[in-house]
Amino acid sequence: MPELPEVETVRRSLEREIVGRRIVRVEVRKRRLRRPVGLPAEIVGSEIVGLGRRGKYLLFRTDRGWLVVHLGMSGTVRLLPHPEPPGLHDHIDLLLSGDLLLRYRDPRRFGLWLWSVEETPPPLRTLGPEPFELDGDKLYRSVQNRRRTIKQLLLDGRLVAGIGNIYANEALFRARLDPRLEGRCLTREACRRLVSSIREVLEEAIELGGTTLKDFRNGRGQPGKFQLALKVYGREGERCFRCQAAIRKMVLAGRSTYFCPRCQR
DNA sequence: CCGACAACCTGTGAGC
DNA sequence: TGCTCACAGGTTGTCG
Repeated sequence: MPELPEVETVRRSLEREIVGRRIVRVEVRKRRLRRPVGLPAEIVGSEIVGLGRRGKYLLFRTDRGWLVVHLGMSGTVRLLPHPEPPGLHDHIDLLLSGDLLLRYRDPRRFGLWLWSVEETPPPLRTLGPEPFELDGDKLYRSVQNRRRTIKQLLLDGRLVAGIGNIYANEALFRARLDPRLEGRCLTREACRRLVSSIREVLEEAIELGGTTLKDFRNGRGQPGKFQLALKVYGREGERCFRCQAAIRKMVLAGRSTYFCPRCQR
C-alpha cells in the first residue's frame, strides 16, 4: 500500500498530535511481523520529540532512541482519542500521554517495528537517496551499466528510496519512457527527465494526501485523492490521456506494469 | 558484483 | 451459492 507519498501523508497527519507526548504504555498483541517486534522496556516513559520519514519508513524520534516503523503492504496507523477494543489485525497499540491511542493495524503483517538507539539502524543503511536529493546525473551514473529494466531499478530502494509500484509506473509515463528499457539504454537526458517526473508525481501525490486504492488512510482515518490523478496505473485498456492509445498492462519482475505503448519509448 | 526468484501473510475478486 | 486461484501498494534472503 504505502509508498513515499502515503508515508509522508501519515507523518504529516500525526506530527502535530503526537510530538511532545510521552509513550505511557505499549501493547504488542502480535509479535510476528516481517521480523519479530522487539520493543525494549526503555521505550515506556520516553517522550516523542519528532516524527520523520526516510523512504517508506516512519521515524519516531524520542528522547531515548528511535522507533522505526514500516507499513509494509497493508499497515495503517491511526489515532484514537478514546480507547476502544482492538479489532482483528490491530497488532500494536502505543498509549500516549493525554489518553491518545496510536493503533497499528496490518492484516498481511509485512510491516516492521523496531527500536534503535541510532538514527540509522540496519534496514535504513542500504537505502538510496531520497528522490528529492536525486539528480539526473546521479541517476544516470547508477543505471548506466545495468541490464535490469528501468522500472525494476526505480523499485530498488538501494538506488532511490521510497518509490513503489504505483509511482514507478506513473513517473515513467510522465517521462515518456518505456518501462522495459534496460537501465544502460537511458541517456543522460532521459535520466534528467525521469528525475523531474519522479519529483513531480511524488509532490503532487503528497499534496493530494496519497493514493487510496482500497484501504490507505492517514492518521485521522481520511483517504487520499491521488487515485483520481493516476494516468496509467490500473488503467489497462483505457485511453491514454495524451494520445488516446490503449494503455497496456504487462508483468515485469512479478509486478504489474502499466504504460502507453505509443507515448513511452 | 549482478539478476532472478521464492518467501513472508491475509483479503478479495474473478471465474467456474 | 460456494469453491479455487491469482493477485495486491514491499522487502529480503538465497542461488546461480
